[in-house]
Amino acid sequence: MTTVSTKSASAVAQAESNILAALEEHGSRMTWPRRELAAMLARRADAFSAEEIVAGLPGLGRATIYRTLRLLVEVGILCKAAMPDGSPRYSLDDVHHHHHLVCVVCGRIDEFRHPSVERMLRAMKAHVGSELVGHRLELYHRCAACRESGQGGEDIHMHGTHVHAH
Amino acid sequence: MTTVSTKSASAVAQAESNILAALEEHGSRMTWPRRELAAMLARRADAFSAEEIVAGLPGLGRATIYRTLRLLVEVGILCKAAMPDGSPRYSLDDVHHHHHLVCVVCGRIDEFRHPSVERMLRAMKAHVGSELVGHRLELYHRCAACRESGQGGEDIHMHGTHVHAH
DNA sequence: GTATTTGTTGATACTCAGTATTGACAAGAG
DNA sequence: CTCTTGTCAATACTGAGTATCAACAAATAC
Repeated sequence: MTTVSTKSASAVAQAESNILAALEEHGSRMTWPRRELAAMLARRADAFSAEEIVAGLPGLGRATIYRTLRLLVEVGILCKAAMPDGSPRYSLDDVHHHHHLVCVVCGRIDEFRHPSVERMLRAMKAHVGSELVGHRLELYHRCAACRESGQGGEDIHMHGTHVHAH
Repeated sequence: MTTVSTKSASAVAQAESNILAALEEHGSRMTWPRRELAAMLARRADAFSAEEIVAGLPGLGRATIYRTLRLLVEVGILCKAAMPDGSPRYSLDDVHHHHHLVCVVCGRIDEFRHPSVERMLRAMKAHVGSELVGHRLELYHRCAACRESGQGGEDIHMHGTHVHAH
């Protein structure tokens, strides 16, 4: 999996300062490891696993990277989705409150919002007696690029966690 | 976490033979470890982790248990849901094609079907250009029992994976 | 400018949730 | 009864984290 970023230099700079701003706003200290990580994440256009980042920043400790990723998720600048087998993927968060459209071939994660989801959640809220404290929704598909290149005619890794394919 | 099963003896026997029948139907061999595992699972009324089963059946190898759990998921007699932090929980599958209502306090998993979900999926299918190959939906709540006993006023482990709490 | 406090770091070791490998073994078909 | 092939247990490995803790460094207080 080559790291081909399709981001323009300005988009990268923008993303980086967004991350740093979010940390600052949260009251976190600005340290060298965090700046490194911010720069790294800003450069990536795609979704990634924590271990990819660990491997890509050998100067930083594992714990620091996991801690900081969690922090960024809490702060709302990063989001974490699950692949069909349950393994997590991180991606920079553009829109807040959204759901995930995950390509099972290339792992690309798109965010979306759609009224039908909110409608469904309202209906379920009424249906279950108890208070809902959260939800998780992921839709799995083969993205346009992967469909075109004809890859993954079969499901790649649709075994594992509860996923309905119909 | 004490293993208090609220299942009647007949329900246990029923569940056990369901599991064995599903394996047989699938063309799997009937072995002592599988019978042991089936008996174990049938006894449980609640959701469980794979490691709980490993610990509860010291006579069986880890690999065997993981293999057999996966087999049972494939066969459709067992299902696997994710807790808010992403850790998997298994539970016996009663209704086919359903979604999960997970209690964040006690871990209880209920299955449900609701037309609003199907409606939402149809809408999303139309919305995204590409073919949907699967989905994952989990709703997190505090179940009636946990609300009554007043436990978990705060979210217990809502950190981690992408969960919207609002 | 220095002292202090408190957040942060990185090393190490650990847990949990699996998968890969492999030689031994046993279920069930013939 | 034999043979094939599915299944087993042991072992070792990966990925995804968390726990601990001494060393350190940012922001602040003086």
